[in-house]
Amino acid sequence: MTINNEQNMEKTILDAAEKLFLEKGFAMVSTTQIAKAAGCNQALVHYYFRTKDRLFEAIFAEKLKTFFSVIFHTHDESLPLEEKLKKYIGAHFDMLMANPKLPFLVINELTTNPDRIDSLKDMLGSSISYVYGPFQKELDAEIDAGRIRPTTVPDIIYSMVSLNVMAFIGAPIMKKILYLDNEHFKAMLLYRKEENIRIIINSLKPDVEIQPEKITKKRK
Amino acid sequence: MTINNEQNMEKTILDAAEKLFLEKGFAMVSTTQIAKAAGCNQALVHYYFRTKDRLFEAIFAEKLKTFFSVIFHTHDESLPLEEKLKKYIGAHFDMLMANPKLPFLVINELTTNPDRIDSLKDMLGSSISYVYGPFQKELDAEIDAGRIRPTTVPDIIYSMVSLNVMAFIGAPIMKKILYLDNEHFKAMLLYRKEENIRIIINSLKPDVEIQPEKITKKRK
DNA sequence: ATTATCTATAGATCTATAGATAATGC
DNA sequence: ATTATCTATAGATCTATAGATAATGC
Repeated sequence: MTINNEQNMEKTILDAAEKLFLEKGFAMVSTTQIAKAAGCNQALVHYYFRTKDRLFEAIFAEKLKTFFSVIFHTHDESLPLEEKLKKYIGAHFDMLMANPKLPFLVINELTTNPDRIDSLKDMLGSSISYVYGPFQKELDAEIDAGRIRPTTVPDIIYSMVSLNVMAFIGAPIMKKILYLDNEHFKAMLLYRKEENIRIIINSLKPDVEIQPEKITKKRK
Repeated sequence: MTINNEQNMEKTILDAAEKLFLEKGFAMVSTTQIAKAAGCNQALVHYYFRTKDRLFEAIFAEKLKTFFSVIFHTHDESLPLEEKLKKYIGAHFDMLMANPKLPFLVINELTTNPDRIDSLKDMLGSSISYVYGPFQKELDAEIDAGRIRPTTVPDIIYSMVSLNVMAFIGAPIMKKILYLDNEHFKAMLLYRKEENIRIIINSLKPDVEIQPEKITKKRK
């Protein structure tokens, strides 16, 4: 009778909901559709999760956790800066490859329902400063030595997230415009990963044109 | 009797719908809400636009047109490459500043309804090659002269769109996490604009470390 | 006469809950 | 007895349309 042997219905519903929410966003999915995808009736969805909103929150929180945990797991290396950056950016990209629809969901929900940002903030809160401090110090040392141009951790995160996330957000557009099948798309992703790493590392090089005297405060 | 003097109801509805769609996306807005925002009854929305979908399409197409026209208007300069890039990237950023919610709408709709990509493709089709060819030639010349590393127009567009768009997509998150009021957020945007230009220009510099013999095919 | 606007409503959802029945754990 | 699952339905939307009335252009 059970469609998924060896898996209880609660989990089946959760998985079905996750898939649908990731594809279409909160508003475009009904509990009826979720039930159908899970192979049960619609009332059961509410039996386990009470409301559609709670069901969504359960998935969203869990997804965000995977999202960030990857970044922190990669931490704490004694590699030289350039290698460290390669590793971070690559790990971030790999995580997105494993969850290609996550960026869309996050953007969609945090934009239409900014209150959810609070729970995200709580989740980050402590753990972020754990990485931030040491890494900024390392950057500062490199800056003082004149090996990279002045920059900050948030600046680098911004570049990393922008360049990496766009590969997945823009996927439907790129596929259609460039006529990529899944094979070619995947090849493009691998190219993108290396390219993004390179762009960020290159962008940190000191401005060579005016090289000598003043390194700091070139332009306000 | 009319709420907006000097403006007909059709336009009022269009404006109200635009505002709401930009804020919440297609699925989260009802024609009832649009009517209310426009100050008329719900039937009138359908009188002018027949279906909610057509209303949306009208707005979406028009928005996309502004979006792309800016890029093409900036074209056809005889500036040196670096100045040209500054101008393009800056113009793209400025356009986003004037339409800060557009990226969200575009991403949202093209992801949940990939069929709309076709109309986008038609719109671009001819005009894109008009810019592409000459610009790639210019890049190739610089590459051959060893002044920039090998790259392509799509690569640069990718960087530009990623870095610029993220400032607006990520706005709600950055505002909340960094506790920015509108004043500080705007300051951050201006910083971002310059920073994005700089990142892209810097990222084009030839790889200096291994400088001499082989320029091409450093890493596969 | 034609066009713009309104009221009213059909028909299709959709969420959430109540209450019945089947399955499971002692 | 408790927990999981089902059927049925209330109540709230929401889109789209029909048909009435008001405004406008000759």
